[in-house]
Amino acid sequence: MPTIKDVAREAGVSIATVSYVLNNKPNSVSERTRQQVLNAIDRVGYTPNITARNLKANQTRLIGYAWHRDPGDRVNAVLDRFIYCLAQAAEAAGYHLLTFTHPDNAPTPAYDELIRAGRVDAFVLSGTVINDLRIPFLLESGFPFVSFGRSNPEWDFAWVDTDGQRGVREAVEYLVGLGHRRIAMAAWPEESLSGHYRLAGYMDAMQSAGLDIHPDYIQRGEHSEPFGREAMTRWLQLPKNERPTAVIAITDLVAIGVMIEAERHGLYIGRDLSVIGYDDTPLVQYLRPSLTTLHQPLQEIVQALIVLLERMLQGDTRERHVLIPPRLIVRGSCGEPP
Amino acid sequence: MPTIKDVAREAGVSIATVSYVLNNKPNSVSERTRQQVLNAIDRVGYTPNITARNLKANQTRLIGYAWHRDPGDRVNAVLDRFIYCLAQAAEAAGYHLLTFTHPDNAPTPAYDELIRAGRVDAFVLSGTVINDLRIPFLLESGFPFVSFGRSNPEWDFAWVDTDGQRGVREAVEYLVGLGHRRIAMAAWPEESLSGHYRLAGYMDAMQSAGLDIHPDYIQRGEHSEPFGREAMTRWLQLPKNERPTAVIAITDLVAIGVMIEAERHGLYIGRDLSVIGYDDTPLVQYLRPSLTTLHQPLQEIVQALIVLLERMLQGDTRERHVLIPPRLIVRGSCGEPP
DNA sequence: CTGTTAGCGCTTTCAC
DNA sequence: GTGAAAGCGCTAACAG
Repeated sequence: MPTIKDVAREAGVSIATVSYVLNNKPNSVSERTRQQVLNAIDRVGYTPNITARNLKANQTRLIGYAWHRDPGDRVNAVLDRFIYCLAQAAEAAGYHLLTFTHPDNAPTPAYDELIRAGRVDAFVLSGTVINDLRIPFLLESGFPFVSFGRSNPEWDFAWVDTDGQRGVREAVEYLVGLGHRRIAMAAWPEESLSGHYRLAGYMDAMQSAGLDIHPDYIQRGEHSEPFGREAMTRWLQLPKNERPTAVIAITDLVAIGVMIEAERHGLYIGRDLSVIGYDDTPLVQYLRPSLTTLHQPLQEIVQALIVLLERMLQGDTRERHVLIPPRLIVRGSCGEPP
Repeated sequence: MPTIKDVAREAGVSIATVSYVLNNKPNSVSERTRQQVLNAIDRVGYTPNITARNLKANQTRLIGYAWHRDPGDRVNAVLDRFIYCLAQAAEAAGYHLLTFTHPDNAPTPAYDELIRAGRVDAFVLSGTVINDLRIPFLLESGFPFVSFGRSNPEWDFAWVDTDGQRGVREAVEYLVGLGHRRIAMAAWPEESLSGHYRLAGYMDAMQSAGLDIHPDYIQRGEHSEPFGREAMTRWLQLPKNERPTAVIAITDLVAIGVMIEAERHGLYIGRDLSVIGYDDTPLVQYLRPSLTTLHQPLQEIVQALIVLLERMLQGDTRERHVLIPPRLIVRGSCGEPP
């Protein structure tokens, strides 16, 4: 690989001049020389070595991102799409993603090592939970990071999140608008943060609409298809005039379980039972009926993350929280109540 | 961040000595000094700066990996798991993954830029196709890379692949062993390479078993659930005594389509129709009946890739092709023919 | 405008 | 055994 010296020799100038041209230093080099240098660069096929630049600038233009794998083989279509979008947005801003892994129970050492070695300039977190070990660690280390997802409210850090509360509220309002009054929700366990917000949106909307929340209407379980089936099983055990006519599922996968179980009992989705999912997972538009769901605008989310990150790296410490509302994608799985 | 100078000062030695200790240079520093240095490192909390090391060594310990997104929202569960395994294996070997993206129609500029800037030491390719533009480009540039997946036979490059031919052959043999004689395959379009190998395995095994291949038994389409349904629709149009009693699908997603369509027509999977998928996609074990499928041992694959890569970076140019047989995971979707 | 030079943090040759 | 010093490729302060 040619270096700046080769270019300098080729152009008959000093390496400093080449550097000036490369970095577009204003009024520091004559147009004539500039052209000579540019030509030389072209001739020798030169691209500045990024490692040398980084050493000088004390940066890496690398953003660390730790894979967040769900335990077992549970799918996490959102994060898989998230990281792809993130990679694109990072590149547009002149960064690259450095991905790494860590044991589930001890994430911090991996972060620590990357920081100490100067491997990355910042981190992007995802899959944050309540009492996430990484956050106090990073806050204490003073190392820049932004997070896709909130955590403990007492921790002051930069995050972007989808406004699950608002999303679910709008979903319920949509169902109410269709005439539903008995609306149930398949929710996450209490300790889940996103689960908490989404459920709060459900409560809000039900209350505002003056609707009863039957104690059995809220079922809790994990991000899996069997949980959806279980929840539906419960609801099917209610007396017919108490049974929900519509269901909000905490994720599409759970919605699928709900639909399967309902269909197994002869209910026709979209007519006898309306179902709304969450995530707009790939393929759910191919279900029959296709699934109405809440779409997380990942492009906007990663955009916001990168903006926060760039600000942070420049020491700008303005408003650091961004809530982005999900979009309700209306498809065929909802209709008027029977 | 403390530097080697801080350590040297703290330990009362020269930076050279610190470096010797760091790099375990044998018989170049007395045990006593060694301990002093080690203590000093500990006290100041020093970790060598990786950018400086890299500049000196003219390397990055970074491996470039380009996201391979399927067009549209088609799922590619295998590659999503592949990259995670790859990240782990790379780390175990002292590398990190640098991920990047590129437009579908023009991949090479992104590769070129990373090479020229000295951003990475090597690439790992995946999702290779026939006439893959990246391969001649990288071969010509002389830059190290290994590939998960084969391409044009006339190109001599290092690859690891699953032996789809052998996998499907064994799947057919398994079905034959159960007593099936009318076995169909939902295959990929002719231009697909992996598709070609898998289909070849089907042909091999059918021939060896002396079984007829009804012209309609081979249906071709893409990696999607609708294609599976279409294929099954065709087979259901055959006279009953010509209809396949077993189906091999090119991917699990296609297998799902086959199963859905068959069930829609009152067939009971595992009894009236046996189905085998490919990939062991997350969740297919939860289908009812659970799906018999060919599992790609990703751990072994990435292991082999990293070994090839390390060899290559050391200039070792031994055997560079590894074929790894998939494993047939027997579940509930197959039974004796009706 | 252009060139000389110091220095980013590290490794390694060469003296002692 | 240990240290001085050169140098990896680049940027930028400073001198001219």
